[in-house]
Amino acid sequence: MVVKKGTYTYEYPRPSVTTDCVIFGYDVKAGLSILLVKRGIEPFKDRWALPGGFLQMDETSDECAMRELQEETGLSIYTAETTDADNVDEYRLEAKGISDAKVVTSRRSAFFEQIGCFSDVERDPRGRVISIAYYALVEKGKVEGGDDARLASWFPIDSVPSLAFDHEKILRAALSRLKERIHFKPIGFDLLPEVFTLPQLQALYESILEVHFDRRNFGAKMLKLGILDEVGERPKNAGPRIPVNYRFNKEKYEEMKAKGFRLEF
Amino acid sequence: MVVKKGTYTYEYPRPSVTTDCVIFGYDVKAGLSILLVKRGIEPFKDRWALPGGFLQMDETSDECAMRELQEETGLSIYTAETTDADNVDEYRLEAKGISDAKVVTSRRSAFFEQIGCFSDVERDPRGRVISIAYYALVEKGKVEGGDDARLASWFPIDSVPSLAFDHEKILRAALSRLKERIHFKPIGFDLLPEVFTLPQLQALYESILEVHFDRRNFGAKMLKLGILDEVGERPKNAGPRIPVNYRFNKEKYEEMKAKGFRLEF
DNA sequence: ACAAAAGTGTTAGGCCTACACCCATGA
DNA sequence: TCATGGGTGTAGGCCTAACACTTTTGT
Repeated sequence: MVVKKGTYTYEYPRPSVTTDCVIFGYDVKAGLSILLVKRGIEPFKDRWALPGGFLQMDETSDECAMRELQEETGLSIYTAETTDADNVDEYRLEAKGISDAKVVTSRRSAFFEQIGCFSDVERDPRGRVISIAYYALVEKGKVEGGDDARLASWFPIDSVPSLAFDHEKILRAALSRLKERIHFKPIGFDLLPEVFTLPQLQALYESILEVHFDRRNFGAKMLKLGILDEVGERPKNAGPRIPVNYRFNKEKYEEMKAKGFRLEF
Repeated sequence: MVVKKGTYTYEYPRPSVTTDCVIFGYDVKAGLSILLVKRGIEPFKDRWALPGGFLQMDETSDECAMRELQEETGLSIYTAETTDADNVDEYRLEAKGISDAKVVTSRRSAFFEQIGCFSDVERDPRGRVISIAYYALVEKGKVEGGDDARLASWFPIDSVPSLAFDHEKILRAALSRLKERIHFKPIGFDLLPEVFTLPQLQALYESILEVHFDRRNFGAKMLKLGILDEVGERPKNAGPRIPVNYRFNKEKYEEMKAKGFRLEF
């Protein structure tokens, strides 16, 4: 179906429907960050906003948000299955290479979840527009600025500028959901490079949850879960002392999840 | 704003937007149940469905779902604040009496939360219709059948008939969300009469979570939370041996919640 | 008196938390 | 050699889960 500007007539008024996506990234320097785009047109011209766009008639809201995510991050994505707000509340987007041969990056998936509908009557000055909000966790290193004409930039979560529409409200909801989720799902790994160290992982958790953990306790708990594999390589950014490297073992996690599993902090 | 059938023209096609609400109730005999309405018109005429309706241009999706809930349950409701999918993920609807003098029932609030948007392209045969789904917890005793012309009926959660649209999918999501929430919020009390016994409360938890608890451990844990007040009265359905009665102390709960509080099972 | 349901306490194991010292590296 | 940051183990308290008998009531 092609979106064609034209004349569409209905017996009852209908709202426009958009999706907006809070794209989270993380690195040690900036901490938890989000990807924003600068609006090129009115309303809120030149204000920063969450990436988003209008729902097409032939796509689900999931697909719409994924499309936007793909446009902003430059990642090519294919959908594993459709879920909406189904009980399968986890959504993995596997990257699809332009050609199979070109795909050499190790991990190409992102966590993706619907937050919900934001529908304040006055949230968009253009008229009645409701938005289905999503959040995604991406590996920041793989997404250095969008590749389309729009200006896109990462902002540390504590230095987010004033946002367009009700996007600050959406952001608060996304943060709230992220904090909630990370208690139960090992989604933090989606924000890190495939190989990481325990201190990095701990800093990530501390950045998201805004708390401090004891090094020994954090490490012990993580390793006890049995979902981390030690990796022989060394990280490029060796500190004063070189820490041990780990890799998230998704298979072991899926096994454990099947027989009831809770990850709490 | 009055909804008027007429001619509404837009430059781009727009979906219709509805809300649907999974209304949960509970009693000892039937266990966890939901309120369904029998559709009087096509599509899915004579099939059971979740109560729902179209979003009006002057109301948020929260207000729309509340309006439907009110129509089905006969409860008059006022909104405490608007939340959408905000981080204030809890929503309390306080009943508003026709006149203050008439309000003699003790507890008049219900738990109410948005689940999310369901937007499968083919979910409604009438065309592109997306639905914002909600669930609500009500005291079943106060809602014995809708009072409008539509046929409304309670169904135990394990005897739900085949539903219209994608409502079975929405129901699965609602159950999943309910199970998740009850781990952290004492929302179960919204499903019980104001005065209840520990065995009743335990049966409720067991019905929702589909597990079995040891009586002694369950009681000890509940009482240790300090959010239950012992009450001298007797419940109407006293068993062979008369159990102790309790009342949920919302004030104590709010206090504890403020200083970090987790309710786990 | 018997059946059905409710009340009650203890113990063992696991998990959480708090805490201090040593070692490797780079400056 | 000094500062930085990483690795490591233990002990106490709390929570959890498992477990049986007695009491009350209605039939």
